[in-house]
Amino acid sequence: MKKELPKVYEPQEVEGRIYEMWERNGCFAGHRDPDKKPFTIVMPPPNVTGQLHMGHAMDSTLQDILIRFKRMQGYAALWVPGTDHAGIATQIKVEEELRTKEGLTRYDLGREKFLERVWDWKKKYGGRIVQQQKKLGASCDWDRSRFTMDEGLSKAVRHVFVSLYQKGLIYKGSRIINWCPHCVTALSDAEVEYKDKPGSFWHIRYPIAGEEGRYVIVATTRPETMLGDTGVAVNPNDERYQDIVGKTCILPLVGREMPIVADEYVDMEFGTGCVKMTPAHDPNDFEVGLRHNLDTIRVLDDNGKVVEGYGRYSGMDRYEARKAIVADLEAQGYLVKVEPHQHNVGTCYRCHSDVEPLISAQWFVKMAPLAREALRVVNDGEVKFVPDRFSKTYTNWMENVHDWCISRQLWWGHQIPAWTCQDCGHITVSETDPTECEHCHSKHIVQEEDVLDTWFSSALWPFSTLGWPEETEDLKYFYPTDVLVTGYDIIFFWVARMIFSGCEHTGKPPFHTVFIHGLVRDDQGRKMSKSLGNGIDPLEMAEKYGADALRFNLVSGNSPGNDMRFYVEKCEAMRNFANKIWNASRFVQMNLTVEDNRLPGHLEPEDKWILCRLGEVIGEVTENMEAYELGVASAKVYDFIWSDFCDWYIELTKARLQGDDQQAKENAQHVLVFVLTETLKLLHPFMPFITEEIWQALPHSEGAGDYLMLESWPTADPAWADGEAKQAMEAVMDVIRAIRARRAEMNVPPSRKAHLTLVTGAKDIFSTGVAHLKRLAWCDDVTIQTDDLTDTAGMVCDVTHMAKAYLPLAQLVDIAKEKARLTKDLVKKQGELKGLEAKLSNPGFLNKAPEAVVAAEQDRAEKLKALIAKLEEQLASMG
RNA sequence: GGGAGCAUAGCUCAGCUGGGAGAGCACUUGCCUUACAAGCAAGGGGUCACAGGUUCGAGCCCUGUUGUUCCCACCA
Repeated sequence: MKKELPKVYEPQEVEGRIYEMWERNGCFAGHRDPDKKPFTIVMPPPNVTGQLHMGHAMDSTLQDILIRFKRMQGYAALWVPGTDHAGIATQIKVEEELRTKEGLTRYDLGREKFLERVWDWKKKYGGRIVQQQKKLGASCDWDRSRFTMDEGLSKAVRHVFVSLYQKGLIYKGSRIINWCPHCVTALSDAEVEYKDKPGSFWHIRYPIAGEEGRYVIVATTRPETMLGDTGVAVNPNDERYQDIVGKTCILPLVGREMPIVADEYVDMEFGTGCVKMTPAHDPNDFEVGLRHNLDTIRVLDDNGKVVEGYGRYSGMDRYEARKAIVADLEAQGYLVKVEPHQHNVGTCYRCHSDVEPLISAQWFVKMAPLAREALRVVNDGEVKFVPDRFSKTYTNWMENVHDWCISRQLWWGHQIPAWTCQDCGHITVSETDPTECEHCHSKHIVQEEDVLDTWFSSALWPFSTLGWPEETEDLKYFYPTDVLVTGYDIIFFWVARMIFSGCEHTGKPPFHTVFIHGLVRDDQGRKMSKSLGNGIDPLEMAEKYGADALRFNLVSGNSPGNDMRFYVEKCEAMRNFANKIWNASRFVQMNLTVEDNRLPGHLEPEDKWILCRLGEVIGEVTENMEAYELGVASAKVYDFIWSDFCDWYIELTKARLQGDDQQAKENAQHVLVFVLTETLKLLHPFMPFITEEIWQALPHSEGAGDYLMLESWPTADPAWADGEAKQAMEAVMDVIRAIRARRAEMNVPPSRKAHLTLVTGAKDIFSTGVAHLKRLAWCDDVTIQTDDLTDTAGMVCDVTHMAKAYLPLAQLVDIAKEKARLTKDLVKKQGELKGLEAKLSNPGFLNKAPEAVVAAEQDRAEKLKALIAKLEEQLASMG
């Protein structure tokens, strides 16, 4: 006998030890194996300075379940971990620390010194999230851990940049972009979140030039931008304004004379039908401005303050300026009215400041040519989304995608590999740092200050982590990867960009399946967030209830693509489940004298039943796992373990285990160990620690390895699929249940044995079932009578027969209660029969329903009739 | 404005290709029955949002309505 399992399962004691054992023995390594098929997942890299939150925990759990499942199925499974440099997020963090601890800004330090600080920070905290992932049992190949700013990955970034530039797919241009005045950088469209905010709608008079007393009224939600107005637009079909098109008007407060133009863009119905044009600070106005040659005058600087040259407004913050301008307009009689107005405002996805659209020179990726292939692979099914509806989200976005602004005015990130010649102005783009201008050979070249969008490097993650652009063996073997697991919130940021990048640079989509999950919310359905303080720390949960319980909670609540609510109580329930398995295993182990787990030659009905169920569960769970229905799969394993194995099978074996027949004893042990072992395998992807710990203490069959996590996924033996045995056993269980119910109803405690006369045709079955009846239904003196009413197979034992069987019990209680119950039962059954007969006399049903269904229903009707007759007879006999 | 999801027990949600309404938690009752009180047994509780339709048969398929959540676009 192997070592004894302690009485209560203590995850804290087990998990670290088990993980260390796996890691030390190289269980996580993804080896190239020509005899195996690869199965690869690349982990969405979390922020290097981040802390593991519940979203990560779910993401990582789902991936770990998949990878452990595939590993056991015999794939060469590789899960590549890593971290992301997370440009803005990380830089902000370090800047904050710098400010609070030393009162310095990054400018005080200068670029080089500041970057040193960030690298220090990375060194200090970069391993934190990795340690946290390990605590949850993540079976990543840690030796292949990558960081988006590693040398190799940076090389890939440069390679891609140069390649796209040479293909003309990257360009630099002055465009209207989204600017975050707080983060002081450009943002891509995807990085802007729109939120409804209450605001005002100001109606302002703009005098028409040269026509004293005449004016147009424009309506705006952003009066401060009027400083940059260079025109007024009306709809060409708007009869109200026909005569003023082509004239000019005077910009109040500034005095600028500017044209009134006609453009289809203007909605006649909205506001006054008259729109002020601020091409430098509004994307639509910018477009109109282009069509009508309006000037673009930028009036807000990078920090969102009014630029020089606007008197007292200069230097004011945009909100201050708004107040001042409105006040002045009102004082000077230009303000007509103010209306409250709900307004959809773009905000920065990092700091949630209002985004300021402005014109700026930035680098862009031309999306149209890249989108074509990215759309095709999804439309042709080369890349599938789970659930499928997200492919629509994806294609919608991809069809309407704008060019991607990739430059960021940050220091932390991949500096753009472009050098501008101070002499001739030519831009040299190169993978290696050039020493001179490629055009005029001048040495006076200066590299772009800006860095690339973080997502630019993340987009290459599935292949850059495998060594690309080198043609490595890993790349050849593991790429394209298989499944990408991520939340729906980063489909645009990341998934879409990986797909077009993979297609463009490797000629293949980077994975064939995108498995989308939802957000983990709090128990009230709110997003977990720092500001609300409603976040639940996954590590705390893992510490308290065990990583297995946390994982099981996260997966059992997961239905693909849908958010889930996190309940601490559910962790508790899952902890209880872990303990249940633990104790079931203890039971098996403490009754164990055999040292292998082969199935015995002779099987009792209950053995056949549990094997039949095991086979079913193996089949269903495998199917569910392959269809990414992990929540369903986990529920089936849970039910099997608790309801079938523990509640019934273990109880059913006790008669043999505690009996005198040595052979029967050993047989029961064999089946117990066998079923438990197979079940542990099914459960392992979900609860890796406890299953491994138990497995280690059990005897193994020949050919078993050293670790459960490397064992083969179970397969069902067709011989187990004994439907007859299963049905028979279920009949026995039904009888036991029925007797228990009767006893409970009559308040007969288990300590009081009952006399039972069982009337059934299933004599052969019940001769084996008698021991169970005695044990599980606390009945002594079980007498079996045959009764012609039951069918020949004798598989189904109607509860009516039990009623007769309980007569000795019934005498213990008040007869009226018994009668009431029987009457209730009778009425119910009669109703059921009526409905059934209607169905059976329905010609449509008889003609069209499958024969088996009809037969089953007829069978049911017959049984019901017999049952009703019995009930009636009993009621009559009771007077 | 466009698109998507959701509506099933008191709560949170399963219910996969249409064929006798489920789980966990909560609740009631009885049990420390030699694996487990983090447990066992029994039980109460549901017009499957509403209205039509298809079908022999609908929680499931179709149409519409209502409520709700989310994504995208956006009228200054």
